[in-house]
Amino acid sequence: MFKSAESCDVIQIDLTRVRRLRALVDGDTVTALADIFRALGDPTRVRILDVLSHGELCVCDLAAVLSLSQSAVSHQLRLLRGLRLVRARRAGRMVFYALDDRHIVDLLRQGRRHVAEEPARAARRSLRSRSAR
Amino acid sequence: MFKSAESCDVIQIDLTRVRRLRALVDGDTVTALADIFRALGDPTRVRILDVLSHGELCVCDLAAVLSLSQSAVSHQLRLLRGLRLVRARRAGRMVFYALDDRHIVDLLRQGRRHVAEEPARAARRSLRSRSAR
DNA sequence: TGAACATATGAGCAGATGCTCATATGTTAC
DNA sequence: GTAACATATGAGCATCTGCTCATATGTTCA
Repeated sequence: MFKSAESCDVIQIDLTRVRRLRALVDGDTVTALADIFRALGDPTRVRILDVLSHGELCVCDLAAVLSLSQSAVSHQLRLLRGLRLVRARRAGRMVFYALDDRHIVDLLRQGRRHVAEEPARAARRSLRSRSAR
Repeated sequence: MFKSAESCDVIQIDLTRVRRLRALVDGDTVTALADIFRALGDPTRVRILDVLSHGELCVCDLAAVLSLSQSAVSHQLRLLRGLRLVRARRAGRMVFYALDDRHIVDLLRQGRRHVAEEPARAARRSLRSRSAR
């Protein structure tokens, strides 16, 4: 069986390699990874997490800081809570939210590094080659 | 002006703090950050990037490895190309894709660390407190 | 040139997402 | 108890997203 039933008629490059790579990524891990990144994949949530990285804040202040409705913030916080990225602490009628994941700050920092470096990369690229469209 | 026009009547905690935090996150940076993370926030793209982190591959093989249609892979690659996360190299009628961002692998690795640690965190949490619902 | 193949892309659709609005829940002070 | 306030949540809606299908583009080979 040198033919494959996949989208293309023939595995072009390396059937062995394809077989090996296929086993690479475990389904649950991928889902979990994508979930975490998707949580960071929204400007509102990035801002929430960024603000919380400077200390806990109640929902009301969070909404004020971000110029968002209380409801919008609350919905987002529920999502982040579900992913255990933030933690809630009740104090009277207020609820204070804080980061609940030391990795998140690192991820944001690393992402920020990438973003900061991006213009430089683009410049290098355009110097190197004119073939980019 | 101790009152605020925001969602809540009064800034509860610390008006100074709210003012300070408000200036924190620059709009463009947040958008760029969210864009990158959103790109990683989909299982298919995580798998694509993971596979490519082991070396370049043509679209056809990529589709075979991931059991996806050629079209689906191509669409996703276009998106990733737009974000400069992957780079295309033509070789005859085939096009080989490779990672074009050294940070991405780091981000994925860090995310993976987080995911791997998550069960342990959940266990600790449930030992510490019964108040979680 | 034309056939075969690899890839790219537009249209369209089903499901996900992020907000608003209304309202429910929980807490404090009276 | 009730009123006032902080937060949570369900419903609804407009937009986004990721796929499929059909087709266009680009390349090789005869």
